[in-house]
Amino acid sequence: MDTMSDELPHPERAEIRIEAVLQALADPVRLHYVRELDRIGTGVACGAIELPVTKSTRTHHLRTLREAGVVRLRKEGTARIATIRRDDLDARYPGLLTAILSAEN
Amino acid sequence: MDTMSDELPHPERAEIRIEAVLQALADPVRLHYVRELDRIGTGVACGAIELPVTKSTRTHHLRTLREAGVVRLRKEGTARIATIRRDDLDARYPGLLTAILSAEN
DNA sequence: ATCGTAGTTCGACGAGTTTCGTAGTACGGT
DNA sequence: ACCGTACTACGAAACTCGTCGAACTACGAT
Repeated sequence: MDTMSDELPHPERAEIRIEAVLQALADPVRLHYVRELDRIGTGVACGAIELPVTKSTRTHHLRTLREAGVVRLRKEGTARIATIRRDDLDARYPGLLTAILSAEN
Repeated sequence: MDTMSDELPHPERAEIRIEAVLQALADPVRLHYVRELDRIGTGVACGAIELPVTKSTRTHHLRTLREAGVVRLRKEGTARIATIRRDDLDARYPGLLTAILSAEN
C-alpha cells in the first residue's frame, strides 16, 4: 500500500491562536472530551468517549478542537484516532493545558 | 459618610467556573482588555483602556468579565475601577492566568 | 456483493452573543 | 441649579454556535 497520509488539515504549532484554544475549551462538551482524552491516555478512537450528543455533533466538536490545534486527528481504518497536542500547546502556552485539565470543577 | 458597598454582584472564589473564565477570555476584545489591565497595573477606570467598540459594548464586556469572576469592579465616584482577580484565579486555577496573559500572540 | 460499523457533510432550527444607538442614572464641579 | 463626565439599561439587528436528522462515504468482515 501507499503511505497513508493524514489528510485532515491541522494548524502548525506557530499558527495556533490562544483565542481559538480558549474558545474550543470553553464549551462543556469539548472540555469534557479533552479531559477524558487526557485521563484515558492518548490514542483513542473518536467514538470511544461517550458524549451526550449525536454523532454529527461530535464530529462538529472534534473539528473545532482540531482546527483550534488542541487535538490531532488521524485516520486508522474506519476510525479516527484523537490525541491531545500536548507538546505543541505546552511549547506555545506553557502551563495552560495543565491548568485547564487539572481544574476539577 | 457611610461604608461604601460594592453593589455589583461578583461570584465567590469557589463559584468561579472554568468554562465561564475561558469563555470570557476567548473573546478578542475582552482578552485585549484584560491584558491591558494586566500591563498597566491594577486599579484602572473602565474607560481608561481604549477599545474598538462603543461605550455600551464595553459595559457589556465588563459585565461578562465580572460575572465570570475574571475582574472585580468597584465604584469610585462616577468611575468604575477594574482589577483582575488574580488571587482568586491563581488559587482556583493555578497557572491559568499567567499562561493566558503571557501568550504573546 | 452485501452488510454493518465509524465517521462526515449538509442544511436547518433555536439559542445565545456582539454590536450599536438612544435614553437614562449618578456623581462632581462651577 | 445646571452642565459635563462616566457609565448603565434597554431594545434591536446581525451574526455565531450548538444541536439535530437524514443522506452520504469509507472501510472491514462474512
